[in-house]
Amino acid sequence: MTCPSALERMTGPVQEETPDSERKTPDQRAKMSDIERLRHSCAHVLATAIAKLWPDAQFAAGPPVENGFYYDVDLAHRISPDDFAKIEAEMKVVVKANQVFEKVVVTRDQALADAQKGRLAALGDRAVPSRFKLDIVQGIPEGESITYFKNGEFIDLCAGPHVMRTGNIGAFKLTHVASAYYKGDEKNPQLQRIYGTAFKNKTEMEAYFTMIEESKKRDHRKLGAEMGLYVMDTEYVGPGLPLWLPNGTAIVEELEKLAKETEFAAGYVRVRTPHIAKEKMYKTSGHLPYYAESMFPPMEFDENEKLRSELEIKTERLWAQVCELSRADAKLRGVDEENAMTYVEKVLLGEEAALGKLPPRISELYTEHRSASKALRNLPDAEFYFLKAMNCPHHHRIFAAEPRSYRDLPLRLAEYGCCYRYEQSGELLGLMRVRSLNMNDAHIYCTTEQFATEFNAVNEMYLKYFKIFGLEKYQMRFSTHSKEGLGKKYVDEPELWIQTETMVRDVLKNSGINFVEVSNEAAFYGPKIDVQVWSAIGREFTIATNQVDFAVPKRFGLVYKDRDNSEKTPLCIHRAPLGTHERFIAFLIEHYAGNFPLWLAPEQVRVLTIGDDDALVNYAREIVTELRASMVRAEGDFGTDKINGKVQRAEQAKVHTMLVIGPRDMAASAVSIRVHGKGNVGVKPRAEAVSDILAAIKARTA
RNA sequence: GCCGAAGUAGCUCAGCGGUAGAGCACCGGUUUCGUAAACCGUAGGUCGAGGGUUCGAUCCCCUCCUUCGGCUCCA
Repeated sequence: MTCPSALERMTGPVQEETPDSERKTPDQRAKMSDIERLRHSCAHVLATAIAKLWPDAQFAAGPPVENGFYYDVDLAHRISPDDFAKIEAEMKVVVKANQVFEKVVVTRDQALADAQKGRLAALGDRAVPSRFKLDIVQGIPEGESITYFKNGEFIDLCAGPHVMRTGNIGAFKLTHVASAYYKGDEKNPQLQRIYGTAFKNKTEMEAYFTMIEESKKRDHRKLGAEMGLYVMDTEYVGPGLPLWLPNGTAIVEELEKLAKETEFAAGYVRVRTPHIAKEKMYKTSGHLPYYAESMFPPMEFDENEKLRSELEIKTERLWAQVCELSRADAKLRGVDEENAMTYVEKVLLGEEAALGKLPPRISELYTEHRSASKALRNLPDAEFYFLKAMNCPHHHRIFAAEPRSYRDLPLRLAEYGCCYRYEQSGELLGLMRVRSLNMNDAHIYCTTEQFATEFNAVNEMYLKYFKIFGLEKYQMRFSTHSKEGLGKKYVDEPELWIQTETMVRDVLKNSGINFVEVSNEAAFYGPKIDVQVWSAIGREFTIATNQVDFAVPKRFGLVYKDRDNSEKTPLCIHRAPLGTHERFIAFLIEHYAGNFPLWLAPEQVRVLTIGDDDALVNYAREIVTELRASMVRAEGDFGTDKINGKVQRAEQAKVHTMLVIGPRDMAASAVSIRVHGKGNVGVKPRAEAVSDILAAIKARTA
């Protein structure tokens, strides 16, 4: 289904990932690709070098990762990139020595004893135990074999696998150093994580670093600023809240147009919902307990604020008066001070007959107090409103707004809903991670029988989009639940989980879509698919998500009337093929290096005049007007600059098509066409040039 | 949120205890040029914010904000 990208050819097929905090099973280890094996081995070489330079280093984990490897180390010396040359030199010695990676099977007791002696992840015995290794040994399940890998004097607790010899590592380089918690838990000590990468040979490594350089040039934050797509006004608007400038908005609206056309053809209907909703919405949906901290704090909204405070003051005042008078009355009746209130309350509350005994003024005040506090109690509570972090609950309420029949299904509600998520400050990253986001969202309500067709149609839509954007490599990550998470991370519906996961798996298998299955990463309400794509330079992006929801419609009590007159809860498919505008455009900027195809280019056409002669400018202006009348984003540059200057400015602004107009063109009713990055492509009659442009935009061709 | 680094004109950067600098862009002129920069000039800054040290702070110290590199998280 997919062509291997340059990166894939370099790094081998993408593997299922396992979070650091979880151990890889022996089964997963067996699947380790050649390049991962090599990188894992290089991590050992790194540790060998560090152990030589700083013998007191304590090592934790050193796995291969997507583009390389790392080793986590606890060390008093703070390793900085300045140390890399020194470490790499030691690593080179190890690689040159061509040491054998020798696998040694040991008993648990032996491993524990060695860890105590500080012998693990070290070149010899040490005064202090290898404390992380000790912890890891203790975590290995009974019955699983415990192995070391030994290269030279360096012994590491490791399940492998490794390459045969250190000399098999053809090229390596340390890249950066970061911090990480042991086992990814912030309660654990913080370690230094030293990253590096390794390849079979130097050529492959150079290709990799070329790609990294290229991705820096294509960084959406850099290009987004240069091209005037968006700005972050952190001072007045806030971090993670992008302002879309006219150029960026043009792209946003083209994507919306694409989605609207595609969805309309596929039988979706459009809806619009507010940006906020009451607390009840998210209590009902079940999002609040799971996601409260990543939602913006609620706004308290009290319609009766004034009345409430008046009543509060009034009840307090009345009660104070009642108390005062009652004490005086009790005293009069000879009840001692200590029991005065008890006495009065008893009379007031219970003994009706005794009412008459009290001075009428107290009864009166008491009655007044009672009615005021009743009024206070009866005031509706203040409401809490949340900014919506997702559109689904609003759509569920649209489903609930009318009685639904099985004839209405599937019902496909689509909206470019603007959501707000309080992403942690350290998470914000240009447009990739933001706090306000526009989702290409839709919710499909369907019956169990309709599910496979609907789910498949959604996947087909993804593929259609991939084609438009020229994405050759993609992968669907099918995330399922875990039994242990039921009732915690996941709604406690074991049968529905199995049932929906089976349905999704069957659809994926039958359609031949490229997917991998990952357990324990589902949404809380059902299995999901994360859509990964690879940009033109081979970087991976997770752009979209597609989820099954068998839980939340039930929580909202959504039902449709089936053929047999029974009420049934629909299944819901959440889908957003273009993800969020923000992330998708960030991806497109890198993918196209800012050189957008005509239909997406913020400025599609710029008409440049050679000179500023009146007749010429009029002719050029006519062309701009004609194009704009057909919704082409065309501008004119009619100034006094030399044509070279105008061309350069247009090229730098990445204007897709430049129409250069000089006296010769005007005389022939023609235009001279120049395409961004391609140079002068020749002269055409004006009418033909215009119709070509319109046709290319309509076809959304590159 | 956590660890580390950085914030000087719209952009790219220089300066680093003693009056704040350049190029490009902007603006005003001049130039009339056939496909990646014609020329001249004006203007532009609380040197991220607040506090401290100092005779004097863009520079040194502290706090905060934001950004960047990671970690954690991602409905």
